[in-house]
Formats: sequence, C-alpha cells, structure tokens
Amino acid sequence: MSKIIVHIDLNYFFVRCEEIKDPTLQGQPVAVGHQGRAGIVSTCSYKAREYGVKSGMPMFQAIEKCPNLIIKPVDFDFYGVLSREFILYVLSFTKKVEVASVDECYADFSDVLKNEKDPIGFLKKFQKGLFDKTKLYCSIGVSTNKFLAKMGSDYKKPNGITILRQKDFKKIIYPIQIANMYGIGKKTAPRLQSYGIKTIGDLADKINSDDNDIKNLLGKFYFTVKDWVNGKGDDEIKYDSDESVKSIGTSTTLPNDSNDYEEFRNVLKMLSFDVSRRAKKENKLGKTITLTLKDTNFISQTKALTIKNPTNNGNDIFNYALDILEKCYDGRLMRLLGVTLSNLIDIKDIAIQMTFFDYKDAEEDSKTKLLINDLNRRLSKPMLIRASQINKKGE
DNA sequence: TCTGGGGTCCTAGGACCC
DNA sequence: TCTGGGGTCCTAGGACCC
Repeated sequence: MSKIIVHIDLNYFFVRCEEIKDPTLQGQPVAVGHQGRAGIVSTCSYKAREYGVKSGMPMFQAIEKCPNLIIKPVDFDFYGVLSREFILYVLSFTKKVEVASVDECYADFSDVLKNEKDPIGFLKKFQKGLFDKTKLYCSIGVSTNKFLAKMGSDYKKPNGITILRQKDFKKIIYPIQIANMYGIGKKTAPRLQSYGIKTIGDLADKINSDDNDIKNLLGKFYFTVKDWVNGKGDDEIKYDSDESVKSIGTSTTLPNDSNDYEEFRNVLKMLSFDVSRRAKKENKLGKTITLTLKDTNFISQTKALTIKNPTNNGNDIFNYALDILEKCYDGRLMRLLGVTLSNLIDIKDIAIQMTFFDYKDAEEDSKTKLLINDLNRRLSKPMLIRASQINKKGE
C-alpha cells in the first residue's frame, strides 16, 4: 500500500508576511530583499510579477521593470514566527512532518486521508484552517512520494491543490518544461535541451531507453531521476530525525570591491565572531574552517583548513581564517568574503582527539583520564573517545 | 548600485594506512 | 619485483535549492 505524501508550500511567503504586518500592501507590487549594492529580490508579490519582477533578480533591475515597486527589507525574525505557526498547524494533523525550508514542508497524510471520501474538500478546509490561524496561503501537492508531491504543489499557485495519482501523473508531469523540474537547475537544463529534451516526458523517454549520454550527464543522480519520472521515489518523511546542521557559515559582499588587507581583517573578524556565536548557540564545535573569496569577475574560490581540536571560539576561527587568507591572497580586488565552520561535532558528545602522550585537554575527572589512558594503551594509537561513552562505562 | 546569503550533496584527486 | 586494492580523511569546485 503506497503512502499519501503531501508537500505544502507557502505562497509568496516573505511578501505575504509583510502584508500581514501591513495589510495596505495587499494588491501592490511588493518585493522583499536587500537594497544595497548587491541587492536582489528574495520574493515578490503577484502584482510585481505582472511587471516581470522575479525572485533572484537584481533589485535595480526589478525597479527598472516596475518603477513603483515597494521594497521591504528582510525580517527573518517575523518570518520565523509565522513559519513556526505554519509547522505547528500541520503538526496538528500528523506528527509525520518534515520541514524542508522556512516556507515548505512534507507530511505523511496516509492516516489523515485514507478514509477521506473527498480529499480535495478536506484539503480546502485545511487551507482555510491555515488561513484562519495564520493568514497565510498555501499550495498543496498530493502524491505517493516527495518528488511528485513537490511538483504537485508547484503546479497550481496560489492556493492550488494538485493530486497526482499513479494512473495519471504523467498527464500532468510529462508536459512540464525540463527547466521547471525539481533538481534540474540552470546548468543541467541547457545540457539536456542540447540532446533534444524539452520536457520531463522527453527526459523519461530518453532515460527509459537507457541513453548513455544522459546517464553520464547526470551521474549518480540519474538513478534518482529515473525513479522520479516513472512515478517512484523517496516517500520517507524524516519527522524525528536526529540529523543536525552540518556547516555554519556567513559571507558578505563588501561595500566596494577592495584589495585592502586591513579591511579584509576587519571583515573576517566580524564574520568569524558571527560564525562563533551561531556555533555556540547550536552547541557545535567545528574542525574545518573554510575561507571563501569571490573576485570582481564572480569567480569563487574556497580554501579550507582542518585542525586537530575542534573549536567554536571566535578568535580561533578568525586567526585560522586569517592564516588561510595570508597563504592564498594574491592582491586581486575582491567582492565577497566568507567564513564557514564545518566538520561539526556536538558539544554533548564532544570527541577528544588524543594520543597516548597528549591528553591535556581531557576532562579533569581522574577516572575518565585513567580510562582513556588505559584504552589508548591497549589500542596503542591515537583514537577518538567520546566523553558520553566514557561516562557510561565509567559508572 | 550589475548579479544575496543560507545551506546540502556530489565528484574527483591526493595523502596515508594496512 | 615496476605494480595491488580497500578504506578514510582532506581539499576544491560545482550544482542545486530556498
């Protein structure tokens, strides 16, 4: 028995949040986004879209297209509040909810919909319930796996409900332009088009005839896509996943292109302390520090350094980032700097990298020390010892 | 005022160990 | 001896998503 998976997508979420704050914005051309030298449109209202404004578009271009565009700065704190209300609402139907981003989630509605004679009617009430609680609009895709549910929620906006059944999903999915397929971006779409693939249906034909060019082009992703275009795919909703964040990074476009080393120092310091603050908030330490540089030609470069003892200390991160910069900077004008901490370890089961002779950083507890010493002697090589394991065994 | 900032996953090569 | 593989970790870059 296949599952019933839904994908729920909040329509023009950031702008909708601004409308909730200030209802006079409704029906106006509104864009949310930064308005600095590197500003782009994050989200825009449907009215703005009529003028050709799109998300991702440079703000100055959006203004060219729509001179009376109302621009609102991003207010993540407020959006976060509404986002949580949205998830809580979905959770009131089932606990099997997977948050995909601030404005979308997947949910396993098998139990919710299995005895429902009128699923469309039910989902309309669901939408109305969400609106009554939060004033948010959503589109819903319903199918047997996450991919089709996602494509479904994208099919009709705003307030759409699209059900993709095994017997008829092809009718809806196959005519869709290949560039609008989830997972196919602006690099792969033209490559596929160069093989005559215009739609998802074309891609399905090629894949089901075992086309080697497409196989090579997509790599491992080929097998996922093969499932997708044939109506199969991942239907696991990760609702109590213990997965946590894998990297914490921040970057900034400089006020002006610069080769001023002192300015770089100051910016890196600020970025490093921001990363440190967030790592501490997440109770994470990291072993890899990555410096990102983007030059005036938009060429990005990353240089990474992995250290022995994980850290989330601002000065540590700053100094490592500076080390990397010193090693690789060649005096070019730069546009953007970034610092990322990865290889993260949770503080509560912090791994203490130790050798037989080096356990200065060990917990002060003497029992732990003895135990670690003993383990290392028996293994006679460096090893990872988790404090949580030690505590268990030490009892 | 030309083109954000937060992430994830994949690939491919090299170092190193057994 | 002129030629191993398996496994892990690291680095750098690229593609994609929101």
